[in-house]
Amino acid sequence: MHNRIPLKEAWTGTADCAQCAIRGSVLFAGLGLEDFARVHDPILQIALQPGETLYRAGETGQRLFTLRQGLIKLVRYLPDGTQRIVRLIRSTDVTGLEALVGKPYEHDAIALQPSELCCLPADTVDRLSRENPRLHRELLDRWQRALSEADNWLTELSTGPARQRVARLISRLLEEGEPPRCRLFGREDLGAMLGITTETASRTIADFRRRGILREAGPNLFTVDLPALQGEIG
Amino acid sequence: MHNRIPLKEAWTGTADCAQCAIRGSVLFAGLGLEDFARVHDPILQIALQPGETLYRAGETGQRLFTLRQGLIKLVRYLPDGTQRIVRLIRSTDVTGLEALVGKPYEHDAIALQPSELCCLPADTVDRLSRENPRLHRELLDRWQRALSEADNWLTELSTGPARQRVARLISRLLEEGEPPRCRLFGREDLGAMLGITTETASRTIADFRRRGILREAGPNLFTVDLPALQGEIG
DNA sequence: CGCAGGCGTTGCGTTATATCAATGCGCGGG
DNA sequence: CCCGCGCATTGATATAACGCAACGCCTGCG
Repeated sequence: MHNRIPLKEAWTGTADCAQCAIRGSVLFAGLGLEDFARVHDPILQIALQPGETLYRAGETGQRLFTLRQGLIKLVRYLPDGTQRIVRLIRSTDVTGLEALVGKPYEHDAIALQPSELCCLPADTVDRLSRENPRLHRELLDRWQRALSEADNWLTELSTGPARQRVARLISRLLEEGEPPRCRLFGREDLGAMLGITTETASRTIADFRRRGILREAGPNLFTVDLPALQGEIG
Repeated sequence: MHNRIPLKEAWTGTADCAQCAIRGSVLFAGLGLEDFARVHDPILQIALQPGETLYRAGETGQRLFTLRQGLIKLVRYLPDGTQRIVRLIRSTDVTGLEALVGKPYEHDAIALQPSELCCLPADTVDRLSRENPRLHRELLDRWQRALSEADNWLTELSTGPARQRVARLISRLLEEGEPPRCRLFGREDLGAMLGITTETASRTIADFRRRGILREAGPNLFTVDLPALQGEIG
């Protein structure tokens, strides 16, 4: 289903950062043209289909990634094999920061929606960040944001009854517009995000639909009754 | 109880970092004597008793902190007032990194045990990190560690039945030695860490004691039957 | 066209947890 | 010394979530 969405251009190759449409909001926002001139290695671009893996936990990658388009899940595994989704990477987010300090990746990174990424060599970013204070600052800021996001995830999505957790997740995935909409994903992933079972996730969504809080507008695409949703949270 | 433990020296005042006993493991590990010479503002030291607050969420502090001794909880609040402990700060950990990027603190930071901290002005750390690559690297490393710790917290302590969560928490609080011991805290805090109610926390601990996994050796101090504890985890 | 596999849904019995309430213990203050 | 308060514990009951299994729908493939 998802992978029917056509990509506007060939999406694997090298990028021209200076022309990047979202340059203003990404990690390299603080770089000037003269900085880009010093990036000798071309910036690789990657396209992923849902279910495809960007990197795996334990790999010592030498790259970090900026997500231009799509949605990526970061998955962590317990010794007993159960898995937990600990964060979502959304457009303009950075993932794989571990590579900057030479540590192996901490999660499996897997696409939930068709995704486009820029692939930044860690040593290049490291070098640029030494020379360019704005990039350096931007890096710290990104790290802080990831940490803050992790804490939010814990407090909002792993606390309280299933109904509340699902409602909060939907609220965080809302796309602006009239009516407001929300793109969900497989019930198993829902469960892994919220620390509940697949069945409970399914039951809760089904219940929201029966009560009119959600109305199906496509495969895993729902329109949302905002006031009713809010009622489930508070 | 806790606050009867006598401090060996007056513990509020200024520090001599060059003489610091744990200097090798803290943020400033990479600094040389010549760097310390350039720290003009004296490094303040702080002592906290259990229950005392280091900083509050929303405050825009200009300090970060290194914990020398003790235990600090980081608490985050939901709109509805329920609270969740999202991380523990232990000896040699840094907290308040938000101050480095000019953001307000994200949590309430409250002592669980008698604690001693060093108080580092954000602008000093910022300046030093520009001049000293090792400190700069150490900072990134700390940030990464905090993030990794947050993810562990989510996967280990917010997943699975209460019995498992409690067991995993104990296992993470273990002090080496024979027999291995573990210092716990109020049941309410236990619940807030694990996303369970005070009563469930109490029942679980009481159950572990009846079954000999824990044996009380003092106020909230327990000796631990390691193999049995492992059995509870999985 | 039929069939198998993946996924969402639903029913049902079991178990875990929340909730409300009562009790007991230890400590500090009057 | 007694009282009151905070905290842990425990009981009883309600509610929620789990775990297992069945079913249906859709899709892709032979």
